[in-house]
Amino acid sequence: MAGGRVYPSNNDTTDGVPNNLSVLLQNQRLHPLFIPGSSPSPSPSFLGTRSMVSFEDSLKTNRPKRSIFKMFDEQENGYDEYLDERFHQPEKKRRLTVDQIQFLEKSFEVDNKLEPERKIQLAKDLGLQPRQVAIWFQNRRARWKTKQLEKDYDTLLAKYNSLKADYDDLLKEKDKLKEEVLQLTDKLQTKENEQRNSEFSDVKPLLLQEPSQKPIVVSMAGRKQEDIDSDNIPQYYSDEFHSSLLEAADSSYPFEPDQSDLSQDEEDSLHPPASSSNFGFPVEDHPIWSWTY
DNA sequence: TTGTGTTTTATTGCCTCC
DNA sequence: GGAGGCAATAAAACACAA
Repeated sequence: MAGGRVYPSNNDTTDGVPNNLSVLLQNQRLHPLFIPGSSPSPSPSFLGTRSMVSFEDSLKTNRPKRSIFKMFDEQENGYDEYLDERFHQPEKKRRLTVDQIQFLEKSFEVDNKLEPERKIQLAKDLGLQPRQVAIWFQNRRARWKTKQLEKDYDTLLAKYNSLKADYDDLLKEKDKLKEEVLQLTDKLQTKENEQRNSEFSDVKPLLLQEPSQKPIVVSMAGRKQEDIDSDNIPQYYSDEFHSSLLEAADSSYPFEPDQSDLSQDEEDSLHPPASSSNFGFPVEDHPIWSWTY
């Protein structure tokens, strides 16, 4: 295997097969009060028939192959005996016992990284190969990372939901305010229209009367100067009558709007320039016509 | 019992660090 | 270049419904 790992044999040899094998064959259970590191030679009772990696499997892989053969080469008792014993009862992948897992979990809580010394010690304490301990920590770190990611995801999701709720509330508030502005604008418009209408309705009846009535006052508003000039207007109205009309018109003007309440445009519409309207009654320039029948 | 999904143990290959 | 970590993956063990 390119870049394949060469696994150290010294550590494995420390708790090597002879030890593990004897432990394995003992098939003891963990003492419930067993505390890691409490004894210089802790009971290897974690090991059961289910706690050992299959040596048959080990021989199939690159990693244990190097140590298994080397280790047995170094031992007085050859491995033929061992192979006979083991390979006729092939061990498959075994799960760790509950006690072993609890032990490892506690150790993981203390520190999720595994220094070589601790690995050796744990392996000894648990009656496992250091490699198994290392693998367990590796897998445990992977599980922890996955859990952590799930936690982070949940946290982010909760934050997102909270922010979204706030955002939705703000949107509703915004729509509500928008609606309120529309209503108020509408009201204001209506009020202005009513105001304008009332101004005209108060002024017009006084200025515009039926022809049968006397005197008839014709508003000159909107009439061009040339029209006025070209009219065949009787010139016999008296100054006295003229004055009385002016008085009537002035007194009938319903109100003088508060200048401060109106914009210039509104003012202009309510009080058109004297040159274009007779409301200001610059009488000399725009005489009020009257007929007496 | 069996099919299927999940969990656990172990391997592989790549990477970084010393 | 060796040691060890990690991601991806294989495969065994296990859980469980039908």
